[in-house]
Amino acid sequence: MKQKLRQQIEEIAPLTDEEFSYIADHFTEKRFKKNQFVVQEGMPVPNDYWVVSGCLKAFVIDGSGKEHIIQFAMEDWWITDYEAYFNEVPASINIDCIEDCELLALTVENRRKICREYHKMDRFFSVKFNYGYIRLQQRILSLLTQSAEERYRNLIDEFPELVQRVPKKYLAAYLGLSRETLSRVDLSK
Amino acid sequence: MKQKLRQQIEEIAPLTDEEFSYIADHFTEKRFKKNQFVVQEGMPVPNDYWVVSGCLKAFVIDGSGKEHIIQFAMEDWWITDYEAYFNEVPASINIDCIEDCELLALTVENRRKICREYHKMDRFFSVKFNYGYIRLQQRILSLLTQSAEERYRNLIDEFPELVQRVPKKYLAAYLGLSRETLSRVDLSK
DNA sequence: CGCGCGATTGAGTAATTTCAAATCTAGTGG
DNA sequence: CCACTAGATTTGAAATTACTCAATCGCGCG
Repeated sequence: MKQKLRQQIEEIAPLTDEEFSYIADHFTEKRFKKNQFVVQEGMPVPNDYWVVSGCLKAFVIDGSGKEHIIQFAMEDWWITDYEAYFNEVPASINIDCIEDCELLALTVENRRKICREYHKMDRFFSVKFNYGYIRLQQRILSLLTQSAEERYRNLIDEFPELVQRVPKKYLAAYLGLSRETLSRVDLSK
Repeated sequence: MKQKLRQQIEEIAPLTDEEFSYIADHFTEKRFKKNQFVVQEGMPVPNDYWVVSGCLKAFVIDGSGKEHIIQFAMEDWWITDYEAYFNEVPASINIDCIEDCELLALTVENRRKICREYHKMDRFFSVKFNYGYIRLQQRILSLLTQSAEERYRNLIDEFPELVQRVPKKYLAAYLGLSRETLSRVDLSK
């Protein structure tokens, strides 16, 4: 179950068997059912999560009760409320499961520990964060420059599997448009 | 001129005089005139820049010639095309000066060097990046959840000084709305 | 003084939302 | 296996929001 994690880490930082097994011991396996909350607004956020299987969404509910999705996560993705996690303050967002999920959880303490002990892991997380940063920037650009329809087509290009797996209403909440508008996008032309 | 940089670093990682002076030697001072390009699409991006004085914007021009602003930077802020900088590929965005600027430039090699030599600096940059990541997420949320008017008010709250200093058309390009719409926001009520 | 850039205003238009109703679908229990 | 239900999606029509285009205004700088 942790084998794929090794694969991901080794794309950035090769590890010996002992190194990996030591590092892997700092993660704990967690299972969540569909619709279960992994992070809840106002609660502490002890872990960052790596998705073994399943699909989740990070979201907030606005004043008028509408859901807005900050991020999805599927196999191989990381997800948590990073602000709450790193600064050890209560969560300001929610994360729940769109499907049953198996996750590998990493506490901040363990993260700091393995980053201290293995500079490689520090680099691994930095590199990941850089990518994440760039993706967020691209999403901002997409929100600034593209129409509803273009954003949707873009998402289909980028994450075809995600579009298959999650209800369209969630895609709408991610793209920043109403489900009705999403529904009216004619993909055939 | 580098004294304020020391101050910023020490908010996260205290340094001895020698440490700071060594680190500071890895930055070079650069001056740019108003309207001058600091980063240009298609060109290499050798540096990350810390703003000593002045004001800049990172932007792209879309297919129909409209400018969209990814980020502003003023005194104490960092700015570059991070994707191009870290991956040493050509820039995909532009950065130019809204005012005359004094910048401290840091090459990737020097950044890696001081991060290797001082774990503190590594931490400093990580922490900064985390903040940056969280700010981007909040901006996405603001684009998803707020109306033009709310986003503008929000910006005024968050960066009153910026709103004073930069032409409103740039604020519009940052907020994702037309200058006319921005102009019609009645702040008095 | 006059130029040029930025900001404002008005009118018409396009995109998207909202609300309501109808339709479709997958999963459940009988 | 079928009927039923809850959730998801689609469709229509009206309302809203923001955009575009064009004209005007205002002001700082040479």
